[in-house]
Amino acid sequence: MKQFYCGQLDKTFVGREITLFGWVHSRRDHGGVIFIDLRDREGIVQVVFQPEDKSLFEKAEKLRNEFVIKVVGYVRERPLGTENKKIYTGEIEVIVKELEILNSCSILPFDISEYTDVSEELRLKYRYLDIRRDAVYKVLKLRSDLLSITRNFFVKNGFLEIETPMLTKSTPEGARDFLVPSRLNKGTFYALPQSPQLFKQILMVGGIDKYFQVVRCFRDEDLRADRQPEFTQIDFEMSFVEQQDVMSITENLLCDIFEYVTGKRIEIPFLRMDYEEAISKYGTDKPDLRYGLEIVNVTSIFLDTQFKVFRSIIDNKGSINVIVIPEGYIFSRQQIDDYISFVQSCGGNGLAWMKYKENKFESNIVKFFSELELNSLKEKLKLVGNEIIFFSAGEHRKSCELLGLVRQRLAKELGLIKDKNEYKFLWIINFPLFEYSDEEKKIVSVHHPFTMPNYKQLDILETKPLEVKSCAYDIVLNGVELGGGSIRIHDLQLQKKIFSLLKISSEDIENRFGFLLDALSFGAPPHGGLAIGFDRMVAILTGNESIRDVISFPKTQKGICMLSGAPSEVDKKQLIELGLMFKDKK
RNA sequence: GGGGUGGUAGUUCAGCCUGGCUUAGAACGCUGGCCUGUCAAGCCAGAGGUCGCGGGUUCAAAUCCCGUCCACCCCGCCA
Repeated sequence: MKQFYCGQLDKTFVGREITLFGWVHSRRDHGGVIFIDLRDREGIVQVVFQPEDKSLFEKAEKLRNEFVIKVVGYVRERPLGTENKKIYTGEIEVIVKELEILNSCSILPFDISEYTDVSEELRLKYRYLDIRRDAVYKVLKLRSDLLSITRNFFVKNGFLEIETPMLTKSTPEGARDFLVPSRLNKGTFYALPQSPQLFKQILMVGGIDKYFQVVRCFRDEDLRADRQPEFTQIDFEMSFVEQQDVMSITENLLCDIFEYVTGKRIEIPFLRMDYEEAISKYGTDKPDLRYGLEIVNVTSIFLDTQFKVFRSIIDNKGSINVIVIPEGYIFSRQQIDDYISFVQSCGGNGLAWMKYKENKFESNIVKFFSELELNSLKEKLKLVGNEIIFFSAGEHRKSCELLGLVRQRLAKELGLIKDKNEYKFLWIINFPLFEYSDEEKKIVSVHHPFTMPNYKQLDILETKPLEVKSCAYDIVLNGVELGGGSIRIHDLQLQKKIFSLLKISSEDIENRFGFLLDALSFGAPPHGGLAIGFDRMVAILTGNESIRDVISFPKTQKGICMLSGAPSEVDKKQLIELGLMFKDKK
């Protein structure tokens, strides 16, 4: 059995005989003396082979990168002047007495040393080699530590960790489900959970009171840097709570987690921002507050404008919004054009723009505006000179969202995020309960249909549903939606009313949510909760752009596991057993 | 479904725009040799390529054009 990690040896071991196991990280064969950097997950230590013992030395000459070896030797201080300050164990070395080669290693498909970047594709195919790299190991270690902190936090606060089913019922509202055919009930399917939403609510009805779970969730949608088909959530739910209580528990949990990583307590409570404000100022419901570049609504300036493009937008009750690139950034015409086509690739019509320089506006559209309009613009935007103004005109939310994307891209390209270790948390609150879906031609839930409407607006639920706010809240960090939750509906009649507003047929309600409605009828307590996207959080904490970097075996953009080759075709026999294929008639 | 970037020794890349100066290079890695204090060891020698795949243009294609596959980023989608 392994006694010590190579990377943990220091001067206190000097003089001791020791047995080490590890991988050959690098070898430096000087002919008369051979140095091996022996590595395990905690680091490297230099082991030395001297020529006196001829058979030992000959064996050592055969060592190559990533051979797995066992060495027995004694620890000594390195001779004066040969210490290596770059590594933790650099003051000592191990003089080897015995060597056992436990396994050899094929020629590596890529260099494991930290000095070269290797394509992600290759790293994932040979993920086990990638995981030997210190940077990858450290992420997995941190992830493990944070899970442990999370569990401690909840247990300490009286929560029970309860597992909910992985084989469960499809709820085709929302994301696409992964389906699993049932062999015992041919023609029927389980769904893998998109979240344990209904089960955790039912646990509340079961009187559990405080539940949490570190849980894998599944969504069959297109992948992104921050989206994998399976991902991990820190999910929790509490009974007899208000929105404030759930937010406070979340803040305390994040405090523990961030203190562990950064050594500093983050400030709580976090900033709260209305959904409407986030959209209007930042063009997104997950604004990054590490930089300014706020969107400004300038519609009022152009109410009487003669510029046809703006005129028709205003007549159609749209709004005109701008984002100002402050002085001090050189911006070519080509760059401006790039932004215009960027907006077009995001589904917009483009951007109007102006340069403000030496008290004058310059651009192809300046001539359409009156002196008054331009002066008001100058005043409203507090222009001092050498700014560039991007205009987006259209339906208010769409126009802001496009500028939101512009804002994000500007921040990246202008390098506005200077401190990598800055964490700007905020809560987004007062989401609308419903929104109108053009695609489905009806109102749909913004959050999910179990979200409690704002108590004060219950009277207009049926008359003006689109004006009703919800008791939902999202936790946002540095432009990333870390998680979200809500107070849930615990009243059967209210839940039924919501379903009917969503135009879900009573048959569908019964089939899909009947068990929840039953539960609500049997003394369901008021309750609410939240779920945190664990992968996203770890990605932020480790400075990674993609959650693939913090998942042990992630999938590619097409949902393929480069290591195992999943998904793959299955035996005909399996399909026949599942009733998905019939035996050939002979 | 749409827009974009990339694909050249084992690896990371250069060459491509402007076709022929190429027998397609470099570095690292690999193999062999030398070397007793290195630590991304050094020195010498060597092996290693269907330029993602398929078609086209051309006297001539890694280089230009079309299609396709894979990876990545973004939009749609993700209650």
